[in-house]
Amino acid sequence: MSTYSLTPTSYLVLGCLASGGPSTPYELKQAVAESVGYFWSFPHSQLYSEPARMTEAGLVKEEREEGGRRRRVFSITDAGRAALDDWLRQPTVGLPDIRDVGLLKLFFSDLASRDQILALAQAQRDAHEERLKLYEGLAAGPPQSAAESTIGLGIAWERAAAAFWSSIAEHPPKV
Amino acid sequence: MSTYSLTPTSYLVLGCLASGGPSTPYELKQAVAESVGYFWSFPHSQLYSEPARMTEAGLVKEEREEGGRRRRVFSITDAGRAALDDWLRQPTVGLPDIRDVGLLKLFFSDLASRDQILALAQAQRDAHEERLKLYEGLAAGPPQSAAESTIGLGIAWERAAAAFWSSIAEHPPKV
DNA sequence: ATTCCTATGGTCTGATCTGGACGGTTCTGA
DNA sequence: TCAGAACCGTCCAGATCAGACCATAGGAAT
Repeated sequence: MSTYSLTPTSYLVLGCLASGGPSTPYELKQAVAESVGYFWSFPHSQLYSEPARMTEAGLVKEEREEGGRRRRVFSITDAGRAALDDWLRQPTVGLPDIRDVGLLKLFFSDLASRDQILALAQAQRDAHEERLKLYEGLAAGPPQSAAESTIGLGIAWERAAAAFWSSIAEHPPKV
Repeated sequence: MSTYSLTPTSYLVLGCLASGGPSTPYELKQAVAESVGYFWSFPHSQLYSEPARMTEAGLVKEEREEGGRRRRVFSITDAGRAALDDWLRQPTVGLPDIRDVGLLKLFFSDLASRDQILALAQAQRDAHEERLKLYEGLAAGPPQSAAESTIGLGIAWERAAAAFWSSIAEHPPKV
C-alpha cells in the first residue's frame, strides 16, 4: 500500500468494476466512452494501465480468459470495494474544473476582431446545441438509475452553454 | 520551432502577456487566479515553467529586473503575438471537459446509500450556490471587456449546477 | 482458400502536467 | 532589530496524455 494514491481514474475503474462486474480494459473503455466519457474524457491508455496499477495494491484482481485472445479480465476485490465505499462516503472537496478552450479564447478576445468573436460564438453555440440534442435523445424517459440521472446535469449544462454563446453571438463584447 | 507544440497553458501565458503587458511568473499566477483560474485551475508551477519553454521557441522573451529580487520578466514577441492570433482565428475543436468528482460519485451512487447521496447532493448544491454568489459579486454591472463577459458562463453554469443538485437532493435517484 | 476489410483489442513512449513540499526574500510594525 | 506576514520561486516523483503502432478475429469478396 504505502504511498499509493487513488486518483479519479482509479475510482472510475473501481466503480465500473463494482457496478458492471468483471471487465476487460476494452470493456471499461467502451463503458466509459458512452457514459462519463461524454463530459470527462479519460484517455483509453489509462484504462489499460490503471487496473494493472491497482492490482499491485490489491484493489482489483486480474485473470486471463482461457481461450481466444486470453484477454485480461479484472474484477474488484473486497479491498477495492472498501476503498470505493470510502470514497463515496467522503465529502467531496473542490469544485469541478471546466476546461473550455472556447471560453479561454473568449477571455482573450479583446485581442481579436468582432468577426472572430462572432465565428467563435456561433461555432460554440452550434456544438453545444448538437450535444444537447444527443443528450436529450439519451435521456428518453425518467432516469432508471443514478448513472442515468447524471445526464440531467449534462443537459442543464449544454442548455446554459448554448444560451450563453447565443447571447455572445448576438451581442459580441466589442466596442 | 520544429515539433514544438503549444498547449492551452501556452496560450494562456501568451494571452496574459499580450493583454496585460510584460509580467513576472508571479504576476501571471495572480492574474490567472482571479480570472480563468476560477473555472480552469492551472498549477502555479506551470506559470513558471511554461514561459521558459516558450522563450526557447522565441514566442516570449525574458529579462531580469535590475534591482531587488531581479525577477524574471517575460514579454510577448512578435512571433508570440502571431501564434496567439493564429490560435484565436482557428476554429475551436472539441467540447469542454467537465471534471466533476461529485458527478462521478453520483454516477456510481447506485452503490451508495440514500443518505450518502443526499449528503453529496446537499454539499454540492451549497458549494455551487456559494460560488454563484461570488461570481455575482464579481459581475457588478455590465461587462466592460471580453474577459469580463466570460463570467456570464460561470454564472449560468453555477446556477444550472445548483439547481441540478437541489433536485437530486429533493428526489434522490434511489428506489 | 486466399486476400482484404473492418471492428476489436492492446501496448508503448516521450512529453507534459500536477500538486505540494520546501526554501528564500522583502516588508511592516512593534 | 526582530518576528511574522506576505511575497516569490524551484523542484521533483508520479500521474496524465495523445496518439502512433501492433495484433487478432471474423466475415465478405475473389
